[in-house]
Amino acid sequence: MSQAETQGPRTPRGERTAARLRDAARAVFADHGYASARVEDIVARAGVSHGTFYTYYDNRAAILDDLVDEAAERLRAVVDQPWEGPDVAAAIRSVIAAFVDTLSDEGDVIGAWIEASSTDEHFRTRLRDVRSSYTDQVARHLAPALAHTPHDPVVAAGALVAMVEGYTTDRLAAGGSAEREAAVNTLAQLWFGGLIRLSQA
Amino acid sequence: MSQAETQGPRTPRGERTAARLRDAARAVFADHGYASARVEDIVARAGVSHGTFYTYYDNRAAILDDLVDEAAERLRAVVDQPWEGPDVAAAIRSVIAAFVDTLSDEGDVIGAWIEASSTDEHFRTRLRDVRSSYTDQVARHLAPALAHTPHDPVVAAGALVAMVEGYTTDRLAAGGSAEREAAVNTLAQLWFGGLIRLSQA
Amino acid sequence: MSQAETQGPRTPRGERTAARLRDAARAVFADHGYASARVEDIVARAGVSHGTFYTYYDNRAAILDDLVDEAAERLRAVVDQPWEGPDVAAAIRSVIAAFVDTLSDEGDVIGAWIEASSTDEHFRTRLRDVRSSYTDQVARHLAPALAHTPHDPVVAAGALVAMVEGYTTDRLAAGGSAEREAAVNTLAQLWFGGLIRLSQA
Amino acid sequence: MSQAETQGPRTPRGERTAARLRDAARAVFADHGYASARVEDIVARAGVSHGTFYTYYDNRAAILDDLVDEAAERLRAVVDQPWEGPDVAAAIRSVIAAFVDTLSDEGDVIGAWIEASSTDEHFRTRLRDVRSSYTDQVARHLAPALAHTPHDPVVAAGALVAMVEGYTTDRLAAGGSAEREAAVNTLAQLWFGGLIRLSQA
DNA sequence: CATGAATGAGCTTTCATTCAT
DNA sequence: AATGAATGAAAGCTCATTCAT
Repeated sequence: MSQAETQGPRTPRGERTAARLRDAARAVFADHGYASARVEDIVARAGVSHGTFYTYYDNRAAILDDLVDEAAERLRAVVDQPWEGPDVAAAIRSVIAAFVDTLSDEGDVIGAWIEASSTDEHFRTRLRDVRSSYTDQVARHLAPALAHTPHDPVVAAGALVAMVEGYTTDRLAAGGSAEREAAVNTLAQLWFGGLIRLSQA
Repeated sequence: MSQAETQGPRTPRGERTAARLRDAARAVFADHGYASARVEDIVARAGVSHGTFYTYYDNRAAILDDLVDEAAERLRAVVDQPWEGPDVAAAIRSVIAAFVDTLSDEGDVIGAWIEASSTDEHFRTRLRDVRSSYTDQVARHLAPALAHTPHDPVVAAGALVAMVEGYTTDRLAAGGSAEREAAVNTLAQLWFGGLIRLSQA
Repeated sequence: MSQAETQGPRTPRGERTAARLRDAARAVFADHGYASARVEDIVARAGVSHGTFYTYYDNRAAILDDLVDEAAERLRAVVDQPWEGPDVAAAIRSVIAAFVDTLSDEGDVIGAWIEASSTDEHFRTRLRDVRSSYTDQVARHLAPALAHTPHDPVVAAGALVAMVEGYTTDRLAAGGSAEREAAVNTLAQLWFGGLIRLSQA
Repeated sequence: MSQAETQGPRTPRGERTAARLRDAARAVFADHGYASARVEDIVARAGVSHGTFYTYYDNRAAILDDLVDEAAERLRAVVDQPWEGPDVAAAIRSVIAAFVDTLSDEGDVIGAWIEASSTDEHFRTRLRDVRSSYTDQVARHLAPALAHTPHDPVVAAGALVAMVEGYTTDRLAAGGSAEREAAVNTLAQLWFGGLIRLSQA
């Protein structure tokens, strides 16, 4: 999708410019969303000319794609971290906390990504892929406990992940760290309590 | 936002045309999302001319607004239905089932609505209002059980609602009724189990 | 090539506008050539807005294509007219005169066409097709006389046609009808004399 | 038009770079024509950077101008060669052969030149000048034979030159040397036969 | 009511050319 | 000499909206 003819930057100066463009794009997507973000907004914010944008990116989608790379990488890292430990509840809480933090950090990019996915097949596919990759990972952790129940680990994992994702993205948008602390606790307890219930049925 | 100058249809024939436009808009939003939906796509699908659209709606946002009215009404109705009863688990399950059904039915409109909300203040406000209206309703039901715990009923309600909403919208998109049955069961158990846990801490 | 999504005009008014655009395009191509002709030049000359152009044509190539249709049709008609008659020299002269007239009339379009063919495969193909279609027709008339000579009728036809085409297009550009009269006479004699010579070798 | 400020290359290395650019330009003009040839295409093919182009040429037109210098020089040389001799037919054939060869060799440049002439006054003038220079030269050779006929030597020369030019440029494009041999013979006979005819009328 | 032609602002993208290194 | 980053002036094209019929 991204660089068709466009070459990446070849000098440190170029790399700096590209980074400025990415930062600007992130800010613009946060302000206007993806669909309404104009290349002109991005270059104005980055303080470069219109043409410079196209030196580094083929179009608006290409720069979002670069930002999505980074967000996807961070999300994957969260779920790949170790879960096990003597205290299962503490482990769950720790993963949820990391997930909430990453979703908050990358919230602007993820919002643009989701928005783009409703129009652009490429982003739709990437979203589906990333989501199922971490949902599947969670499902693998859940599987043993749900082995003898009617509950599908993939459904359970999807629901629990959706809870954290949805709460963070849509409800937690603006809020201090105290609020975040409390939310993580509640989410962790809901997750844990839900799992206990599932494993008993 | 909607009908500013444009008068609603005055004749049965007019009402039929307006309905055809709404149906077409719903289908087009489903296919392309809101941002990429062109008025031309809608009129082509409705089989009317370009100008006719503006006989009934002031602009593209106005027709989405009409569709959103309907979806919001149905969502509100779901949470307004009675929760109490001898069997709390069954009551929860029933509300979740109704919520899942409505979200599925109105998925296309809700998707467009969410998309529009990232750009358009009006839809952002409506989304926040509707969401907090049913989240608050749920929170009121949860409050007694959480009275002596550190958990905020609004946070808990937000998380549980996000779970159902996110799972239905993003994961359940395509699937048969068997899948839906199972999902509703799992969601209900997670919800119930989570609440038990919260009320104990 | 032409209308992809663009619908043709559906009303007399629309047809008039499309015709105005074609006339304007013809004039603009004459002034600036094809490569430098801007859609803006065309619409300014036609007295319509920018958007109107795209109501009728997908792009600059599409309107040239329409003009080429007409020119190609006229050229084909010239060579399809009867050649035989009691006086061969008079018949040749008559065809050459018609060819010169048509090439002069359509000179602007043909110039744009040739120019476009150096860049655009579509116009290159059309040019080759039209040229070989009338060269082949001429070759068929020449064949009997060259049957027992080493000369290929297609080569001879190509050369004679090139003479008329090249002389008219590149040399006769500006000139009165007296000049044209004399030129046609000279061309006809060259053609006739050349053929006599070929048929003897 | 060409080197306004830009100084020509001063070192052997510079000369090699300029030559590489000219070769690349010739190839790019052959592939895309003049209007669509981008400086970037040329430098990419020459294996130098974008900026280097402007070390040697002021702009895109300047490099074509250099190539045109060479082609014009060669064309002039063809018609300046001696025509007279005991065998007029053989002399004509020899000049035509040389003309065909040169036009074939320089076909790509001439194509770009003609294309540029439809937009750029400078190239239009050069084309007219070169063409009339060799047409006039041919006309001088024809004049004695046409002295007492109604035929204008300039018209006759223009037609005969157009025949060779047009046939070579547009029809002979791709073809082996056998084909070229035959074509030259036919062209020479047409030319010769045409002249005999003219001188008799 | 309905039609479809017309408008024009808005945004994207390209590319010749300049300039700092 | 050479490099490649940066510029910015063009165009091209789209599409919501208005208007004459």
